[in-house]
Amino acid sequence: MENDATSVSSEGEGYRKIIAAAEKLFADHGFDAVSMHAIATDAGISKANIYHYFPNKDALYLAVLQSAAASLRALLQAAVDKSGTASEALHHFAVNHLQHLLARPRLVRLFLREMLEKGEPRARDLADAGLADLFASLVQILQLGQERGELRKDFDPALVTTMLLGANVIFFQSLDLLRQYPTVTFVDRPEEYDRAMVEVLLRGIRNRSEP
Amino acid sequence: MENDATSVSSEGEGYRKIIAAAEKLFADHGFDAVSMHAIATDAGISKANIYHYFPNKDALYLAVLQSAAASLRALLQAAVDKSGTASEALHHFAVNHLQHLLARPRLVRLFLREMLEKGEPRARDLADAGLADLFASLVQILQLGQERGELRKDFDPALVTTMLLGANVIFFQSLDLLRQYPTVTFVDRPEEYDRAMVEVLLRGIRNRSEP
DNA sequence: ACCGATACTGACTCGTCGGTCAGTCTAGCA
DNA sequence: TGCTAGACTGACCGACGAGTCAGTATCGGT
Repeated sequence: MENDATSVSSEGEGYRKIIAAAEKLFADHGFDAVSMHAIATDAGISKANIYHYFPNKDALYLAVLQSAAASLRALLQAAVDKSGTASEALHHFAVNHLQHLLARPRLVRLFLREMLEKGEPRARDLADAGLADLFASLVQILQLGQERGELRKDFDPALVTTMLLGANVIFFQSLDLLRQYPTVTFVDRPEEYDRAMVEVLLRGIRNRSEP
Repeated sequence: MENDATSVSSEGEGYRKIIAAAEKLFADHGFDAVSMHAIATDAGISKANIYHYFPNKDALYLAVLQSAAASLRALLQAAVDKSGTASEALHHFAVNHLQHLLARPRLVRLFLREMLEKGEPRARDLADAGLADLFASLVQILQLGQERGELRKDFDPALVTTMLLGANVIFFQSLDLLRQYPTVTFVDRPEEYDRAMVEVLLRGIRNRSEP
């Protein structure tokens, strides 16, 4: 045996092709809508070969989630930069974060899908683990800004963190939808969206000093 | 024939039981994970009977979405109250909106699921139609506030609308997740969350006059 | 009492699904 | 050259999926 779906280490050619195909299909259509045959075909191998690497469909799915979680986590964590003022850090993060979401839509959809699943926690913890760090980092940035006197002290950092992440996720999730609203001008210009979004947010939480 | 899945009118006992069961199961597990047999069992009827009302599984799904869209739309539209100041209207809406989301989690998940579907637009337009009204109403509230001088004129109403809806949706969507973060105190207190959220937002967009 | 239409069912077809298996092909090594 | 281990395959299996069908129960109108 080569891999029991709990290790996340380096693997051969076939293994990678399977993961890649599975990631694509699972993200686009969901677990139940994707057959092992479809994955095999997309990967250019035989269905039976998948079972050489993974004991069953669930294990494959889990492996995909794990691999996705790892790369997403690294990607997003890289957007955190605690240097400079809280305002700068927030803006910098927001733009980078959204950029990463838009660059890896499949990975993101994979986890958004997972969040909607009821009953089976499947691999909820995976998504959580990655997000927890991110969340904590942002909260920290805000707290620092509060201690420094740059930001007001009467707001909950976790709340604003939720708002900022939420604003980005909703933008990502509703792109197609927003595109149809005539009053919406910021689609196709995510940096512009984030600039304005952070501006509103900052005006709401910054201590009154500069105009 | 009784219904061709495009009319949304009053129907008999069996029809309602089928829709109810299907709505529950589809929302909890997704289209592909739910079998017609499961729906029939849950509704307490025979599988074949479903085909008396609906030509196939897709039609049933569509009917469920339609029914859900109708009630969600009515529910959410009722949260819009354009009287009073823009600040009041926004706060009032936010609280009511989130309350409705939390009260009808299945309907909401049904549409969030739909939004993640790639390729097949299935019934995307349905979700859209309902949301478009809502979106327009909020934008209108904000614009009115701008004209009255209550709100600043240098922000995009559509942006703030997105932020507000996004904040609520993300709260709804990430409840379980947020619950695990020790720094988050506002879970289980949605009104508190919305109060603080709208406060931040308003401070960001209100004209400086009152403290 | 009878009729027609609607509500409903159990038993079936048939395709596809996840998963297995017996065996081939290839590469490294003795 | 021969042996072995891992990579890989086509053919197959039982289970279960959507959808069909022939027929029965129910009921309002005549």
